[in-house]
Amino acid sequence: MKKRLISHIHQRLAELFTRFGIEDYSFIDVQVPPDKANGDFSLNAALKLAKAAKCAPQKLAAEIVALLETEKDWFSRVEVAGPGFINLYLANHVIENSFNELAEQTVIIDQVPSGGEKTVVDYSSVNIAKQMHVGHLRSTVIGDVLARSIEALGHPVVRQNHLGDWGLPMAMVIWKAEPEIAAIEERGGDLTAELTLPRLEELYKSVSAECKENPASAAVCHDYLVRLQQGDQAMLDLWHKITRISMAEVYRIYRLLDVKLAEENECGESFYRDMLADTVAEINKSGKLVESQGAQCVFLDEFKGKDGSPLPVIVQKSDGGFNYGTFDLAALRYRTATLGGQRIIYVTDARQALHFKQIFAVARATGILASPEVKLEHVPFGSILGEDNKPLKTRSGENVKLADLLSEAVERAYQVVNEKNPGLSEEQKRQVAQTVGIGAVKYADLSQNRNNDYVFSFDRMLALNGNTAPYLQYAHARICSIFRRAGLNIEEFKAVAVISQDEERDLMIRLMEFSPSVAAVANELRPHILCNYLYELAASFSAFYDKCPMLSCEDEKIKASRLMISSFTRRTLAKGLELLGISAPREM
RNA sequence: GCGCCAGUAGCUCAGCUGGAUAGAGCAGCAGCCUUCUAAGCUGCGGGCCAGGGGUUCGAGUCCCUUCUGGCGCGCCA
Repeated sequence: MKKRLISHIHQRLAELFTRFGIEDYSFIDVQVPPDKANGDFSLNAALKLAKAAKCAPQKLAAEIVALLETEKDWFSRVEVAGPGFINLYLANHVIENSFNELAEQTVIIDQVPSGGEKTVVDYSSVNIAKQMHVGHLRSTVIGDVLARSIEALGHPVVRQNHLGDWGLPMAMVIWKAEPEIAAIEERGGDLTAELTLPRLEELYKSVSAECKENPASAAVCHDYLVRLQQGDQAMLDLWHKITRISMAEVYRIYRLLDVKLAEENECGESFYRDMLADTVAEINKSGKLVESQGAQCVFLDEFKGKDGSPLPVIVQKSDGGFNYGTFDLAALRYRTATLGGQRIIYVTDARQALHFKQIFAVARATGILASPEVKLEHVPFGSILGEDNKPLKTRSGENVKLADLLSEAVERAYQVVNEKNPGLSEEQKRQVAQTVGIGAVKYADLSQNRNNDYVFSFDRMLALNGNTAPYLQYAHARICSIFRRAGLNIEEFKAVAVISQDEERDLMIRLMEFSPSVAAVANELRPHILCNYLYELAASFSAFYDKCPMLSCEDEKIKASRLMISSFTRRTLAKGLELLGISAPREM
């Protein structure tokens, strides 16, 4: 609606613009005034044009008002306000028509033209033989929402889970896991059940400590690493088994979190192992490869080190091995050349900002991208802190396991459900606790501007009022409840929406802003824009719910209209929550 | 030393390409359930937008600078 409004205004004012010699007037926009008393939209064209027109803003505004106020198809009122704002009051039938048109659509998100752009989203990036901890939460959850949102707009999306599944840590685990695997297999045991991820992590930690103490152990590990890298079949078999054991547990967490990552998205360091030398050779062709202290490096002017000396990006270590930067460069080649990515998005914590800046710059400077047009975007986010404002740890100083965090959230949610809605069956309570607990954790993360660190607090995220998941879920459940009570099928309900009260009008306008807010998430790569939108939508609905009774409404037309508005609110909330990867309960 | 990010109500945070008296939630106070889930709604109080300069019709938003906090800066990822 807003889009059409703007284009209509542009058309209507075209003559005026031409008179002042303005050809590109895309900067003439409408905004929503802070106070509703100042109209549905306002136009600041007069203020912006005043200089070019050599004319007082208020005088110009009066002229624009004269041009627009005859447009009864659109406005009920148009007036000059303040220093030269033009306040636009939409005619109710405009809102009704636009709304009814939208409500008939099967897809309520505007699709991008011509199939969109191929987008690669790199997120979660877990390590093999390590349990997921809080540090993985943000990348996993934010990346998932970005992928879903971009996809929902019609762009083809490829998800990539850049596993840390290669290199010395893997060699260490293989060494110690080898006898355990052999023993289990010998007696015909179930490998995944008996050799758990926590056990693998334990092994890794012990070897890691041992290698620091004992050079002989370190030498053994190095030997394993060499064999692994040379493609020794026995090593690869062990490597594969360990990876599957490890990922089985990761997928359990992904399912809990409702994150859309599967085995087909696994594309870790091991995947690029045979492309590394080739990548370095490709870089060499650009003439930018320089040897420094035995390592192969690329130096770029814009990067300076501590003492102001040039800072290299090391693409091959002095011992001939490759490090993470080379994997990322190889991945960029693959993602642009083979996957055909036109937009590559990396969701990792803010501490890696410099690293990606360097990788992107090296990729562009050495021409290893399939096309210079490719967009490369790092999506940084802050840390999760504990109540003491330091990175969240357990009392013993360990990383908090994601599995523990989630089960505590579900447990606490259960307590709340039990208290608030004791009438539900045990099965339902568990179901709701799951939905609310997990939703709360995800939403607490997503609803925040990702740039900032945030303090993790169960109490706040489960507070159930304010900008939280349960508040949105509650609005959804209430709508479903009305239809249940009325014996109506909420999915199939159809009626014409009309405006009889302000709350209906506000809610209808709000509903039409859903699609633009999804587009904003995809453009700015900021999930909290959608969260804020949904929160305001739920708040608008709650006000509507309070003031506009449905089942007891005597006017059949208004009753049907309200049910229609509610039904569409439910659809929008459910779709929005789906994009956030949070489920919308029909009862809670 | 250089760089990145942040500093908005007592607390946790919004504030779109600069736009009208800076918005929510929590906490505090006061109302609203014989009627659709009160996990809700309505109202009140609460602010030198870290400080200082500048740009202009207009700055929380842009530029410069100072202060405070977090993070990063050659073979870990």
